[in-house]
Amino acid sequence: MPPRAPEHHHPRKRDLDAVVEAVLYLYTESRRITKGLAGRYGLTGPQLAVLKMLEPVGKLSLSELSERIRARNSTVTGIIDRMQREGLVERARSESDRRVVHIGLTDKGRELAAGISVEPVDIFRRVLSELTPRDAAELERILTQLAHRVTELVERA
Amino acid sequence: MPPRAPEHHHPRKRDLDAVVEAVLYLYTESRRITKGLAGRYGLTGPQLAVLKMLEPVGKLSLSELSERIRARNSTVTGIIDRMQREGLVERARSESDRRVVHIGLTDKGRELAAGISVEPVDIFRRVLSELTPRDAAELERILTQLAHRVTELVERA
DNA sequence: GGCGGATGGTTCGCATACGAAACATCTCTG
DNA sequence: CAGAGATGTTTCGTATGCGAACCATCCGCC
Repeated sequence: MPPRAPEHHHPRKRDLDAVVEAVLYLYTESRRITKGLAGRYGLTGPQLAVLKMLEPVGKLSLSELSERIRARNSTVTGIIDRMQREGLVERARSESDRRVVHIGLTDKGRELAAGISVEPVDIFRRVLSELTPRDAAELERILTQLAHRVTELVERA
Repeated sequence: MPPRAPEHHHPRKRDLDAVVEAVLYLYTESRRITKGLAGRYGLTGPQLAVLKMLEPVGKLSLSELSERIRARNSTVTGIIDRMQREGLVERARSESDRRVVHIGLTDKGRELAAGISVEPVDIFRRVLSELTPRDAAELERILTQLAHRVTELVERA
């Protein structure tokens, strides 16, 4: 018989709900804020994310982009379509691997990116930076632990 | 000259990024899991959320629903349209306020809901419940603090 | 060299998701 | 009680976001 999970006092349901609430709130609010910021430049949230992601490195393959913004290729194809339509990015087939498409900023895209000072998750990060180092470390430790545990459960299933 | 913000030791950027990473990961993963569970019953994530939200209370106005699932009325209208098409819910004008639409479960919807044992955020909650009470309390305290701070910043702007 | 499977992108159909505008109804104020 | 503004819902247009199917290309292996 497999050993049972160690028995310990479970935290109260109220605490758990508060945590779920807070994560949901932080996530949706940060998305809302990013969207608002992007809107001032005629962009959407994901488009701003792509722009700022390309700015330092010049170009990325579509797959690299979708991995970084946590979306599927089929989603990113559409986002790039619209940004290309606006003349912000351009597509170029890779020479070494003809399947790969490199996405790069146009001059217009580079200019626009340079004019926007804030990163997409900036407000989120700003608030986090106001925590004491001890709290930040605690938060990091506990959340990372949670993430690992979720991964375990997912992979088992 | 306005007073400067109080100086304190900022947590390292690496910690912050890890926290942002973890929150994003937890959120997207919990959504993915919910979606998978819902799919086994021919539902989508939000539809399962609505079903389970209506189950204990019987009926809610469309606005109450959209507040609880953190979406706009125009979004929820569509979700309810599709659930109504499937015969899971029904609309009824309120007698006391003719503007209000009450959304209630049909027999079919109630049966389906009863057959699904897990709440939408259940996996999330399950992993949280494995934390020590101390860690859970810490997490709750820090995240709640973050949420309040975000609210402050948002309301000022 | 060639074939079978893996990988990178696109297309398609559908379900969110949002804001703006339209519409009905309610409520407050005078 | 009439008009003005607020509130609840829907409609519309557009942008994600996903999985499945598809095509082109690459890679491993015989």
